[in-house]
Amino acid sequence: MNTLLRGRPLFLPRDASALPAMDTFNPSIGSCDPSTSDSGIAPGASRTDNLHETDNWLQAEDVRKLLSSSDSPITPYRLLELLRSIRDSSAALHVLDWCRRHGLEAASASHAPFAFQAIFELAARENKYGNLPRLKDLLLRSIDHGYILTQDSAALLVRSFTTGHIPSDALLAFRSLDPSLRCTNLCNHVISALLRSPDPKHQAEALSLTRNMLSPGFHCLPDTTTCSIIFSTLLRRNQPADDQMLHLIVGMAVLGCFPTDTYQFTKVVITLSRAGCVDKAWDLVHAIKNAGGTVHAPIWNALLTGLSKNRDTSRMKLVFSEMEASGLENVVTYGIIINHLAKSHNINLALQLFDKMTSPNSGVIPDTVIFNNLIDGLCKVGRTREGLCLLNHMKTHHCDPNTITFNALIDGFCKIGDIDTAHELNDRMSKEGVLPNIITLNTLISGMCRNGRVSGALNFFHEKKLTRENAKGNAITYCILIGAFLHANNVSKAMELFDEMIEKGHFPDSVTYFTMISGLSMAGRIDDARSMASAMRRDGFQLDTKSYNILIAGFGKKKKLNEAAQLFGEMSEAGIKPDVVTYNTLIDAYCKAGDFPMAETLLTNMTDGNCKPSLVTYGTLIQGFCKKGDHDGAKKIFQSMKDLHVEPNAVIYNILIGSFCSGGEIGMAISHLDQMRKNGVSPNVITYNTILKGLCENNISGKAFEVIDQMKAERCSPNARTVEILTGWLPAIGETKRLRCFMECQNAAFS
DNA sequence: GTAGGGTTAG
Repeated sequence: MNTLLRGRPLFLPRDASALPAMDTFNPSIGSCDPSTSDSGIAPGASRTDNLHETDNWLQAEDVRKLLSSSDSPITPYRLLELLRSIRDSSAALHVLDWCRRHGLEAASASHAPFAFQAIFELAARENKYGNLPRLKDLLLRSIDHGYILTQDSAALLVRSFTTGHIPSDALLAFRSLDPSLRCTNLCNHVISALLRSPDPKHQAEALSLTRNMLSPGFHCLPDTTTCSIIFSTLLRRNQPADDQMLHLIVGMAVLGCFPTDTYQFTKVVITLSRAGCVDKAWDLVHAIKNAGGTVHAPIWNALLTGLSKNRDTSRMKLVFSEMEASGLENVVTYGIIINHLAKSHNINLALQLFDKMTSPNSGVIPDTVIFNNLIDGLCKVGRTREGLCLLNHMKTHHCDPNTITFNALIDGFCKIGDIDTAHELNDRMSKEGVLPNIITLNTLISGMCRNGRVSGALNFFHEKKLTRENAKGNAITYCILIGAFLHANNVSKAMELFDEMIEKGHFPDSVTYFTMISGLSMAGRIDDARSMASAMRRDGFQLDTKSYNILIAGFGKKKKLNEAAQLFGEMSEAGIKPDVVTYNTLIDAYCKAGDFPMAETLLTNMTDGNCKPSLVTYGTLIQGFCKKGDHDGAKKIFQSMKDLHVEPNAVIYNILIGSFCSGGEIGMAISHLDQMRKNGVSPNVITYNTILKGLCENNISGKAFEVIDQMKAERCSPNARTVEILTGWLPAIGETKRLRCFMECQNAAFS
């Protein structure tokens, strides 16, 4: 219910406070207390209804007669009542003008606002939603006369203009009211109307008004409605990360006004997180908590989901501690964190959390989802047997495995190449009354394909298709098989399956098209690939930048530069912007083909196309020049990096060092090793391998021993290549002991 | 919460 102005006294001129005892023109005068008015915004309504029912309307002429013949002075209230009893607002306005002309005290500038209120009321009732043009006209007249609106007039006008979706007029009415007479509810109405307007000026006005409510000493304090208006506005937005609004919400919280609708608050946190603004969601939740507001579990859980998407494990830990401190953590909380840890290869931490959750004093009971996440996490890191143990453990926790549980395990066993166990699980699920679904089928087929059992997979599919009604396969089933046959270079079988797929009514999607195009391209079937690409476009799909990059890289590796260039041209035709990877891939291909002018042209193009060259770009070019033996060309690029203040990384130094080593310039190689250290770039295992190989080839053992010591001192772990270089060199120069010492240190480093 | 394609320098 609209509680605007509820319980507030009418704004009466002082001398009108003594009401006439009798009013012959208005039988309902006794019920004029505005606090009994239902609408709360338009007192006087019931009275006029009454008049209307009894058809007791007066003509303007009658009123004029009554006024001129009255013995007693006309009080402002009496004038208001008389004007109210005229059906038509313009007739009432004429009467008021007449009163002014005749010097009636009740129509003087100080009392006229009260009479005007009656006329506003009449205009507001002139049709279903109020005669808005008339109300606007009356408001302008009132302003012209220099009248101050009564509180009730302002409330009525604001209500009429907001329901009529004219926020600018609602604002005009609001501004015409003396600031000391404004109240929270009226502010809320205006703010809400302005925020619904698409006009940015209205939005700014609303925010400024809300800010006013927060300023010290302002008598209209924000309430939960104000708070709710800002929240729902944020939710209506496509882009919810409005700093000004979030700031206002925090400001309200500081004044002790908190969001009361948990659902709405949760929704804002979710929307902010999805828009990539988890930091803002974090700040909002914490500001409200710190101001003393209650933050319920769903809000924290929404924040946890956002943090998980951002892979922010450390802040997830903080949220969990905060929730624990208030005893708010529930099974969803555990579910989000366990899922996050399991997916980010922290399965041990996930298991620890599971232990905590299932400890006697936890009070939270695991459900099937928790088990599924843990089992999937274990399977994804190859600990499939442990996953199976967990399945057998579910019963003790009164949880039943479902299709997802079995699918995760079947996938796990497929990934470790144990197809037989995967099939056993498939049989077991039927026995335990858990229905296999299309994902179970596809997982098994994919597993068989990956393990080289492509025709077995196809047979399995055909067999299941016949025996099980729900195993007809879908686009993904076909896509898996098509990809497998293409991978096995059986293009005709892949094409056959593609046709069968369409014949069975499964339409290819973007992944299937990509699989076909990529497979056909790599098999050298360029024309087939091209017609597949046209079919794809016809169906409304487009290759994205990543897909183009993959195809271009494939052609590059096959030294088919024309095809790669053609795809690059196709991208711009299709309006797909090449990214840094596209350029790097092409530059690499042209460098490897020895076409340096083209590589440098591409470097220019990318800068012109607003694509900033990356370290990979410079590395590719430097590597290209080095391979060609063009050290000047390499130096030129290296210098241009420095000119652009792009700091070289270890890979760039490694390329240069490697090039100097193979050119026999071991001194230059060593000096670049020193230079990289000086520039704060740590040498890595590849740097050391490169230097050691160079020193070995030039038989400079003294320096090599020094380098080995540096490597140890910097705690740089050697790899198989290091061992290969040193075992092929040190024993031959009588340094077996040094090699043994190095190997022992290496083993110690791994333990 | 589960299935298909997966790009760039040493």
